Amino acid sequence: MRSYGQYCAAAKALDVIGDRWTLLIVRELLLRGPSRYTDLREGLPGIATNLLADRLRELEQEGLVSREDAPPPVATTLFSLTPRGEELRSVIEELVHWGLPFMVDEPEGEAFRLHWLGAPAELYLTDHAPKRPPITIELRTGDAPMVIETSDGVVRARPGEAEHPDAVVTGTPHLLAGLLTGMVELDDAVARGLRCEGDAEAVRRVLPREPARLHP
Amino acid sequence: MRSYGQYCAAAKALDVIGDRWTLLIVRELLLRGPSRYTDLREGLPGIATNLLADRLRELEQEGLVSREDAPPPVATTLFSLTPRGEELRSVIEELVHWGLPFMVDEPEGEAFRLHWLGAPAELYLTDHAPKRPPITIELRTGDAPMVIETSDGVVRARPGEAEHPDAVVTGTPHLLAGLLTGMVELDDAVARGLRCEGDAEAVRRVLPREPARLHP
DNA sequence: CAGCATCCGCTTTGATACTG
DNA sequence: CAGTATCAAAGCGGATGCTG
Repeated sequence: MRSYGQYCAAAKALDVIGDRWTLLIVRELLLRGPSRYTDLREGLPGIATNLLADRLRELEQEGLVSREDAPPPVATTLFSLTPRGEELRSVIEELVHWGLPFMVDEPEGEAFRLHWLGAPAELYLTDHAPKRPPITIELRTGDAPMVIETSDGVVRARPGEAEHPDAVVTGTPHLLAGLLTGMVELDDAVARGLRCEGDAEAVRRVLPREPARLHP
Repeated sequence: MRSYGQYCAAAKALDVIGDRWTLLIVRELLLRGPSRYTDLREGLPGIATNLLADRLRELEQEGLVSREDAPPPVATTLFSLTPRGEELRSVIEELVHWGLPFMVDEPEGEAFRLHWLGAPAELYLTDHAPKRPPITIELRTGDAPMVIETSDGVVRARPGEAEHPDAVVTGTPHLLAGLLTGMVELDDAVARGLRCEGDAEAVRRVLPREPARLHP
């Protein structure tokens, strides 16, 4: 990207991460952890493959991403965030927070990947009973599943499936988004077609007690 | 801007504010308050005038900026942020915070406007004696001056000059940036060429007690 | 002068095809 | 799997011109 040429912290930040697709690549790496090129592409529907390659190279040069060849069993290249790249988490969080109102409209013809909801999940869910044994919830849409877990009172989200989930929640992207941000209550969501199998109380234990304020 | 077409809060946010220059225009409006077209251009060195016009129109359509014709004494158009636009403050703050390490290098051939330091100032300065009478500090570089004021223990920054400042601090952009972020102590800065006229204790009262952590 | 609109060359992006 | 290569389309930068 062409530099703004301004001695200003915001402009300098945008010099590095202001390019199209760059922050979404960071989002992927934040949500997925170390990832293969193909998985990144899968999580970035719409990106041209040459652009992904370009951006990864730039991010590597800026010291935000590192590339390592995984050892034999996997034998592939893994891209991951450096500590400096990890520091972009709060930028992404603010972006997600600001962009939340746009999730109120039902998606029309938009791409969706379930693990994208990991960002709002970690932002808005809290363990309301941190001293009780940890719980695991699996979310499903039809897409690859994702898991929400508590540990030490902290709620973590990751792509993948759970071994022995306390609950399995299945629904449309819109319903799941509404649920995780507290904009829709569990009962309402179920009434509108959400399926919640297993321990509903485990789900309630982490759901927001009031809707994510649209805005602080 | 072309939409990413992803049902994800971050992507949707970037659909709106991800265009080149857009966030810097928001920065200007946050730091200056309601502004004339010409003042915005002055604060955005490097922008092409047609782009500024385009972006302002887009921002208006998205409901982040409003345009009003100021009454006779001024008789010009004023652009300001709507509440929804104001909500981007935290996004800019995180961007400034993340971009701060880039300010450590002395600027070379980069444009500078003193009021840009208003963002780090409000982020890192605090009134360490909120119960004592409020103070006013004027900053100067050669550029248009800016003012840092305390009121109710909150530190505010704005472009302009002060009526009866408790102190006037003059120095290079690099020195002032170092000072406001706590990366350089007042004494060191003075030793390196900063001029501090008036009540140095007033300045110390708001300066960070420890350097802005590069990163939390 | 403030607030744009137009034109034009250059750069970036997007879509698709192809390769070690 | 992890990319290059190619080429058209869109976006941007810079200059300049117009209008109230």
